[in-house]
Amino acid sequence: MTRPTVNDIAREAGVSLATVDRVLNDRPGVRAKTVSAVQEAVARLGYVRDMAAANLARQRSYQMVAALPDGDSQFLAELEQALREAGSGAAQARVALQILRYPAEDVHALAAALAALPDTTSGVALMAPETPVVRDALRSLRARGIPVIALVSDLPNTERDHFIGIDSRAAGRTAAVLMGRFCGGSTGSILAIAQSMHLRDAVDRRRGFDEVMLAEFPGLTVLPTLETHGADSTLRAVVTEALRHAPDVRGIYLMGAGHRALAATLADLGLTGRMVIIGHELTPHTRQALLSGHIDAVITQNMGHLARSALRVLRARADHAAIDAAQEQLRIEIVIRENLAP
Amino acid sequence: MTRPTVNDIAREAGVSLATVDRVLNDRPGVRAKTVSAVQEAVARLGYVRDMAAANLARQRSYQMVAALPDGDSQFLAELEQALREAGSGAAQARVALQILRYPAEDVHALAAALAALPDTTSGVALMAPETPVVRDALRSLRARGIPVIALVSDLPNTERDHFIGIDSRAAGRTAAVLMGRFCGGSTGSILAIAQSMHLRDAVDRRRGFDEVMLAEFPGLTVLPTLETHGADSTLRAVVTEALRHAPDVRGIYLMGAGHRALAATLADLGLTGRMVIIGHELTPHTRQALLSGHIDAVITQNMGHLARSALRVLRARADHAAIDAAQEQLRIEIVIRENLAP
DNA sequence: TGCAGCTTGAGGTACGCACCTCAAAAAACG
DNA sequence: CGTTTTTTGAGGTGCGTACCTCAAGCTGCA
Repeated sequence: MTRPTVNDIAREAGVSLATVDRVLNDRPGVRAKTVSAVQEAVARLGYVRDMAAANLARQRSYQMVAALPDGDSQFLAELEQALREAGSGAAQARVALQILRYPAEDVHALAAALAALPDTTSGVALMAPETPVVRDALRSLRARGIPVIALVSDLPNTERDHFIGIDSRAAGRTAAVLMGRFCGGSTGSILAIAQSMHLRDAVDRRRGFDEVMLAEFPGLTVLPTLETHGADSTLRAVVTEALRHAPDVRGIYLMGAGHRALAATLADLGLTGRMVIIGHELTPHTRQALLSGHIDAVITQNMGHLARSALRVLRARADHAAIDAAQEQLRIEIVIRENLAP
Repeated sequence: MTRPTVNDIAREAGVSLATVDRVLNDRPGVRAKTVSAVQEAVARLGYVRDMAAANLARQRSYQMVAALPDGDSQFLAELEQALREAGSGAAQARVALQILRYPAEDVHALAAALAALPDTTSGVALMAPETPVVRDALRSLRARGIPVIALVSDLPNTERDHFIGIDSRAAGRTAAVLMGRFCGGSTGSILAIAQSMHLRDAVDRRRGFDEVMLAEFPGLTVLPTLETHGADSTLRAVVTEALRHAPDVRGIYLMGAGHRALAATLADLGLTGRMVIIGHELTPHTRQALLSGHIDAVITQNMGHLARSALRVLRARADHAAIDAAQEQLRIEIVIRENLAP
């Protein structure tokens, strides 16, 4: 009835508690035959280690690290905040999360910081661009036995243990469907704006967006991506310029930050409310824009889920435990004013 | 550096370990002055009880119960499945979840089952209609010190400790916005179909739907709700009849089950793909319908989150611990083909 | 046969906490 | 003041596991 304990295993296998312990914890000095006897007893009784008690005894604490690029984007601020909360929430589970911000453009600084992590680190969650330097840093981390998961933006499969985030291409496709349908069958062109097309995410989003627009909404033409490089003034300039050349713009797909600048620019041009606007990532700005009607929809991922999922996966990795893939699957969320959480 | 333990509290407060224990566990025989001395020490050191160790010592196990109406709807099957998985996932945290199915129409049977629960039950999650019998049963449960949370469909505030589910009215509003925008500014009428308008959820959804349709899409008229009572044949009959009388139907809002029957009916009438269809609850049927293009969007809540949230909240109630409201807030999810999880 | 080396058992300590008992100290009371 | 009552301390045991030591048993090999 009650859960079997190590003592039950010992009795069932006809060995001593010490031997069971040696087997369960991969300690040497046990004959292969005895090992399998114990393992059979474990299987027979359906024993599962009581992690709470084990961690208590082990005096183990998980030293997790999350590394994010620096920068004052609201998205990163939200992510950091979510990680921080997940970290303090998990404190009772003996996990301590340290958040590391590295200079956004300086992957060498990131690599150095990762190399400086103590061997006692039990896991690293990383949001970083996909460069050779980063790849090497990850490989070296993993060689040291430290699991690494990619956050938000995926890294090459072989270099990380897990990816936590949404499929950017599917997110782009989702944005396209909403854009197409919200435009209601009319013809015209669509403006796509990104911070930079050097980031993998932006490229994937754009790719997904184009796929669907081409296939399902042939009446709408997506113009070449405008890059803002994170500067509001640049956004204003390129949008103004683009709208001058293409007066038939029916919608704007804003793939990165800049919603306030965009709203201001459209207001100045007297175009507020005249086109469908779809953005990414729910932040205070986009939330406000949804409420005020400046944006029609936002495609996002839940930062809280992402952060908690990251910690869970890292813990599971550290414990060599299984991961519930379904639970860790992040959804591509569609947010409009009506389903905005209060 | 490390977390303070009860011993640290004892030293800090200048009392013995036994006294700290008495205070922490609300045991009698401690002077008010001493109690506050201990509490101050707790606050000063930022002590938080190690729940894992506490439960280990207490030999505590949580006996949770989830009661759902009987019936073969996919939604209920998914919910039960999700609860079952959440339960086995939480088994390592010493919670055992028993799932109780009661005859859908028989609230007396439900009341009897609830009354028969042992006093050792640590919490009940309940999906039930809002009737006096249910209300009394809940009141009596809570009088016995057993926390009760409402699942999916809320119960009157005073009778339950918590509600886990989405705001049905907001869900209806969300459906309306999608319906209106997907119809693309055209005029006509909208069919609304429910299993029964006796369920609180359906009424709320309809209310939210109407609010938005009236205010934002005056060109679209929502016809009176058709009730199917869960029978495919009824659905077919009422839909066929309704479409005969109203040839200008532009969209269908299916608030409950019946997607297969609806698809078949429309196919027979040669209307497949001719109108916007919006449904509720992601199930194998609606998922299939999204993939095949028979439905345009589904408004849903994540069963996995719901189930896990229910267990978390029940546990927190049992432990008299705080609840992270933000984490337990279920989202109204919008699902279209493009953001359907694989 | 004897000895080294491997394997196993027995038992202890610790983790942080709950819960129990008994005696001693302190406070309240008449 | 003595007596009763309340409050407190000291200490123990156990939860399920990890990890350590030491001695005893077993194995194979020269």
